[in-house]
Amino acid sequence: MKPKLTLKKIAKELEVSISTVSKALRDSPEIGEETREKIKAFAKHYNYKPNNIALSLKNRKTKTIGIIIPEIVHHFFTTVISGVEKVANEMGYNVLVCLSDNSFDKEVLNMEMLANGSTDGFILSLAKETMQKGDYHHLAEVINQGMPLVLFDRVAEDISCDKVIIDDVTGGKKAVQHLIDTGCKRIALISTVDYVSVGKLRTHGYKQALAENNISINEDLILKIEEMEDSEAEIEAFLKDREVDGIFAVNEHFAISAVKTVQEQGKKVPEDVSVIGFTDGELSKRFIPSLTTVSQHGMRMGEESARLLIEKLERTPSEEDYYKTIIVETGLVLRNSTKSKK
Amino acid sequence: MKPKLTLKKIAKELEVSISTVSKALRDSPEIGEETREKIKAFAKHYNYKPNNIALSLKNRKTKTIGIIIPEIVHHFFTTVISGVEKVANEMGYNVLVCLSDNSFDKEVLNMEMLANGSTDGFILSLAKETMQKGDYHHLAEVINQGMPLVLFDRVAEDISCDKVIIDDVTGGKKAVQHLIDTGCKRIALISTVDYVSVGKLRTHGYKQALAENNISINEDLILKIEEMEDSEAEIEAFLKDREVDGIFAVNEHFAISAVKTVQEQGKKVPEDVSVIGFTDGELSKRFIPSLTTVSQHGMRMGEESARLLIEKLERTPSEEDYYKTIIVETGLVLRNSTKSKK
DNA sequence: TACTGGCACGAAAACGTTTTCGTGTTGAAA
DNA sequence: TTTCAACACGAAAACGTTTTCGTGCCAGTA
Repeated sequence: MKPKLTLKKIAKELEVSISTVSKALRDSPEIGEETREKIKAFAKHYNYKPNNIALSLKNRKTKTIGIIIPEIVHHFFTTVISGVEKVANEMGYNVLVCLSDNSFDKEVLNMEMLANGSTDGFILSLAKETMQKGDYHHLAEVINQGMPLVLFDRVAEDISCDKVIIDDVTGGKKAVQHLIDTGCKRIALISTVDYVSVGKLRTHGYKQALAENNISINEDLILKIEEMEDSEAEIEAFLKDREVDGIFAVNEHFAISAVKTVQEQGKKVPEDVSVIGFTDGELSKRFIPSLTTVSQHGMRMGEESARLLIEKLERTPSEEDYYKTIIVETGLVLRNSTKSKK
Repeated sequence: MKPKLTLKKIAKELEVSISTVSKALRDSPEIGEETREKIKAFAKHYNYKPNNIALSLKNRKTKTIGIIIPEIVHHFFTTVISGVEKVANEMGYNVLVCLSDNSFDKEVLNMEMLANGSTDGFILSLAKETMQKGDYHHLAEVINQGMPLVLFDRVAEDISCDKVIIDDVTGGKKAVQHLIDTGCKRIALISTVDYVSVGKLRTHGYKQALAENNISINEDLILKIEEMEDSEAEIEAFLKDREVDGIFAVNEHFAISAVKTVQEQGKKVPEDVSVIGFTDGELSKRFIPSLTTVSQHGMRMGEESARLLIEKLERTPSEEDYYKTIIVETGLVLRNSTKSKK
């Protein structure tokens, strides 16, 4: 086992100064050709690689970006990570992933850990608990310290920073419009509680679509689910005593549960009841029937977030900063849980 | 925007030396009570947090562990990450996630990036391409540099380091045995090409189970798939002209494709054909029919890997090191794609 | 008074870089 | 022969810590 090679060791070995070694390796014209070549050859031969930590300390930048997500066992978030990773790597950055587990405390803790030099900036999607509390002091703090922050998907309105979101309202509207276009009359909505912004917005979209088509909004056809765990049972109970011919669910799981329930009631999807979900995951794609969904393009959201962040990181501080909000368009992926337009 | 507080600034502000501040904050008895309290109060008030990078440089350890996985959009790997994250956080470590995209070059690149001080050790599952090449020089190198390495799931036999694997042979055997126990006679295997170790091992298990039950092995009932992309078509073609009543697939996707194909042929699962998959993912759980699978316990693998790595990291170098291989037991999760034992 | 010891604190090195600023040597021009 | 660039290199500071080793001062003792 050989410990890592450092400039100092090379210097001693070759009987030159540390500065000379450093300059030679960076091809400084200050160093004579002969010495330069000798040093470079030596370094190459023994596979010298500069120590990142030392560089970070010196340059006051780590070339790593931190991403904090509520949970990783969730297809949407993994596609986002994937996108972030991709452009980060292209630009020479590493990615530190932290999980907040949807807990406010863990989110704060994670940010504090990473803010102490581990990371140049943040990409974050808020924990459910954080949104519920509405306490964003930790975000304000890192921004105040001059660390760029990009929020994606679950964002906080009142924090000014770059954001990458989808147009949830339009997404929801598209879905419901499609249900209407394919002949649905009584359309149910299965959503989350309102403090989860996406739930609220998609609900708006739902209502807008109905309104635009002169369908009255029936609050009794709207289900708001708090706990993921109980969702299946809740959906079952909800659908049991309601007569519907279309269902718009704000995520994949709710959609699947809805399909199951409908089928168990002896009805057919999509003939008797059409179902549209949100988030384009494996499940929707491979389920039978495969599910028509509003696709969120997680990969692109990740890419855009990373690009936004890195742009901020590499801008000279003199340039005045302003904040962008990128809206990634949603798409409607037509599959077999809805009827085709006639 | 206020730049980060440092020891130096505190020292200047309070007109003491840097060392005094450092010691006071670490509760050294060397510092007089009065000064100590004053400094601590000041630090607390202005929310001083030591700079991680400086600490890393000084201590020659970063308190972060790097995990490199072939792809993140894969439920198994995300559960592993989840497990790693969990114990890492408990032990005060951060997690740097890198994706190899199943590419040898990216794997090497990632390791080189992280090995230059960014990380204290590695948790790695080999890229498919790496296994195919059988080139593990990059692993040998980091080990040689004294960085602990834990391989999980897709491991290299001839690298000596800690490993966390499942007993793929036994897992495969269990699955096939269950098929046999529930009355299947002609059991097909849908596997990957042999250089993916898990494919090979599960194939062994398949053969062992057959042998132990005195069923002759029919190579014509074994399909080896190279490219994920074409898998669905290949499976369809394979099953078209083969009469089987049981299928063991080495992963979730193959299993799902198999079920679809079988159903399209007008047969019923599990009445006519039973199917068992591998990897306990969302898909298997929520598919209709839900799939009986051999569960891999990704979360536990992640936890064990992290524990193993951190143990090595925190051991004093004097203690002699030896390498462990932890075998995480597989479980058979009975669902609706297989018949029940009579 | 002269020592000794303990207390409270500071100076400096170290981790591995980069970079600014010297400085000694050389060659050529005056 | 002197002078001055140009050249090739080294010393040292800096990034933010921790830690070892002083060191000045004061009280207590002989």
